[in-house]
Amino acid sequence: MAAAESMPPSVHAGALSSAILRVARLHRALAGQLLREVGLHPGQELVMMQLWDRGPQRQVDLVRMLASDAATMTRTIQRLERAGFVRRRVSETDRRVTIVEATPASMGVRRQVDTLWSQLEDVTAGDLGEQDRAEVVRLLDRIEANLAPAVELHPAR
Amino acid sequence: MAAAESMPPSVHAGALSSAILRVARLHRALAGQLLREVGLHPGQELVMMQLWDRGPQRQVDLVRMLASDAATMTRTIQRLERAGFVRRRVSETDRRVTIVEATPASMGVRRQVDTLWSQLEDVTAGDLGEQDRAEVVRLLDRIEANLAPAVELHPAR
DNA sequence: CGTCGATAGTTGTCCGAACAGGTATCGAGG
DNA sequence: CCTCGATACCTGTTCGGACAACTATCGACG
Repeated sequence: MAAAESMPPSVHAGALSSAILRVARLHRALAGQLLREVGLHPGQELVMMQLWDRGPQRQVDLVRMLASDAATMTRTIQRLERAGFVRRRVSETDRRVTIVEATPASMGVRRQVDTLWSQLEDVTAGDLGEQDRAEVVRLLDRIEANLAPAVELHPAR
Repeated sequence: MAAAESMPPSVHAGALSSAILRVARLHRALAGQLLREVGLHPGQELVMMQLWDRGPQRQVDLVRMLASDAATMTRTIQRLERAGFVRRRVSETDRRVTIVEATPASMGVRRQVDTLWSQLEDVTAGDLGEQDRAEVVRLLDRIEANLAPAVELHPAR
């Protein structure tokens, strides 16, 4: 490519990386718009889905399941609690651990979140056929596998 | 699939969406680790690369180029200025606009950022061959095209 | 029983991202 | 010239996300 050599390095670098950035931002933006109607913020719905699916759980399990951060989870749970989506209690067998559970009130939005999440999936996939759809997921999984070992894991994450 | 029907809806929903979330987070995390050595935070490097490649620019052009937010850009630029990577001056022909330019000092890290960015790209692509690489980018571009019209654009964005 | 390392959570801080609201400036039309 | 809408930018606030530092508790080991 003769043209590329005359261009500054930054311009043509990272076609894959920048595609990931753009898609991720749009995806999150759309999630945010859909979640807004339910009163949740992007990220919170993942916690709720975990709790709805698997029942009451230790906070640390949520952290591991969502590959999140202990500090982030603390505050996310605090906000969900303030909003009435979640209840917390200290474990009786181990007073270090906090058990988190979805409130009965939260069950009212469960269906909406499921619907919303599948809308998100549909819009994202859009005109992609069955094969392309499976192909992206497959390739993204490989990319995930490439990135995972390269990312330094931090304590309590 | 008989098994899927007995599972709660949330569990198997959004294979594509969750793949995007996971990849995006790992990608950003790795970018953050690499950028740390240079003293930049994820997102800031994009601004710097724009400035390095295209020279001094109006703040609003940076916003459009990076598909960002005016408010976010304001503060990102403020931080880059405090860190000495960037200089700002008011346009003489239009006193509403701020011209942003990379400082000479910032040129010292340009090569590092370019290197770092291509490392990021390499790790992300990992073992993917030429074809797979092109295929992901192609598919991600289509996903971007699917998402873009669905996202409500906000004023000054 | 007492020490000590590991574990679970919390808080402080800083960052990008987004929304709401506000100010200064510009420019076109009356 | 003056008004008025558009434009460019800033500030306040709230999120998720990440790192650092801290507390409380547990449990194994001497």
